[in-house]
Amino acid sequence: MRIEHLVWLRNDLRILDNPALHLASIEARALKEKVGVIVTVTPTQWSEHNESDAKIGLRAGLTKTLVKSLATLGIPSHIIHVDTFKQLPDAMTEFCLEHDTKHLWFNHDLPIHEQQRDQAVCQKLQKHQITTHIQPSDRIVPQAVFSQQGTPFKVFTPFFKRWLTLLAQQDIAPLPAPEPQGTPLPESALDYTWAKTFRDDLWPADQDIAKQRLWLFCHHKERHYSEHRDYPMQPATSTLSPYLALGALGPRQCLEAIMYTCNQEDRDWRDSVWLKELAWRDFYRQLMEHFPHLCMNQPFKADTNLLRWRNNPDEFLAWCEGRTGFPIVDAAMRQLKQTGWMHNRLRMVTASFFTKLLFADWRKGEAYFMSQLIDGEFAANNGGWQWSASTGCDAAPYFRVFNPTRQSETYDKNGEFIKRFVPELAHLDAKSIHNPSSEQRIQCDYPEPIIDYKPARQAAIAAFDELKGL
DNA sequence: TCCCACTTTGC
DNA sequence: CAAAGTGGG
Repeated sequence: MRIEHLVWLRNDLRILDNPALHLASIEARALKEKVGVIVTVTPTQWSEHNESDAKIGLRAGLTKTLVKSLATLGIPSHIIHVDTFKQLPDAMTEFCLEHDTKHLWFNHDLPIHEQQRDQAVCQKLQKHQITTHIQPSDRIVPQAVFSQQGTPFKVFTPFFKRWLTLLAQQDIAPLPAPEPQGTPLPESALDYTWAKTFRDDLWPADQDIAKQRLWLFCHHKERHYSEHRDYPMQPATSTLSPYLALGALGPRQCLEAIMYTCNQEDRDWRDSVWLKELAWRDFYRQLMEHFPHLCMNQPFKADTNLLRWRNNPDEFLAWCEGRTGFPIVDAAMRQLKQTGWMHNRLRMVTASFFTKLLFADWRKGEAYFMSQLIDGEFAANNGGWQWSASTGCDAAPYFRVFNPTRQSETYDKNGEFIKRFVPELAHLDAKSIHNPSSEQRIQCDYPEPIIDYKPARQAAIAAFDELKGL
């Protein structure tokens, strides 16, 4: 079968608001040619990138439902299964030659290995007179957001202001699904042997369900988001991040839902705190685009390379496994391990604990998060870790060390979240659960704190202070 | 997207 | 004397 226009889907596993898919189908229609979709599977590469089983599992599931939806539109799908990005230029070329492909369409992907992959594939295809069409990056504002001086913003707030201005000036309607191309296709047998198990009870692998969740969230919860979002027991956050990371939902679909809801409720959509979170996503993505050393294991602030991280291996393991002796930290780390997801407030608490109190290299924490998160996304994860470690731009000032016990008392007042994930503490009262006495710890078979908060905090601040003197 | 030490207030 | 407020890191 001929596929003159091949759409290569990667982290954009959706039919709606997909620029590459949309434009390819328009072009094919105009030329009376055919569109097809290809998905590439690179397990060895993914494991080098610390992709979690949960995310790979969700990717497989989303691919499956996407393939079905495309088939009803008469658009055929294929899966190429290799080990690493290196093998893709040959594999893609072979596929294109087999299917008389003349054009390859895809949406821009950010991290450096992905960019090198795309360049290598394009170069090889161009040798065979196959044209490549790259669409802009998956952001709400895809174009460059620059300051008056024409430089990228390094601080979020001015970035956000400019971002809102640009947003007001452009057409933000999400792109429609491609038009049907002939009659529906029969189900084809594709290779899903690479799929992994994950909590599909929490995140159904279906872009239509993701879209429903988006609208339900906007309708019922968006208005109260800023008030409740910091409390991990409240079902107040969108929990859409896994779908955004894999592109089953596009950020502009989210914007559309926010605008619609705010309009209905007579609110100004520019004040939406959830929209601000989506702007952070854009912010970290544009940072990575303009400062590529962020993809190369480097901190934004170069002088922080001089910090002597303690990197104690026993402490690292205790943190990963949720047995640090700090109940809120352990509950959070167990939530991550068990569900593939962690509440955002707790990501800040556990990352601050890791980088400041354990004084462990933020890159090790970043990698571990990536290996567990179902919503792991390079730019946001890196940005968040560098924010916590105070090595990033517009990062938390280094002296702002989270006190895990205080955070616990403030955001999990009655210890309900702790009780859910650290059941050995379930019978403790609301006061002592945040920091049980030694006797209580023995009774519960729960460890003593692996670190002494006060001196650890002081040591971390002192280490950063020393940098200033150099 | 904070913490802490210190001061002031209010009973 | 505890709660609430303040300023500096």
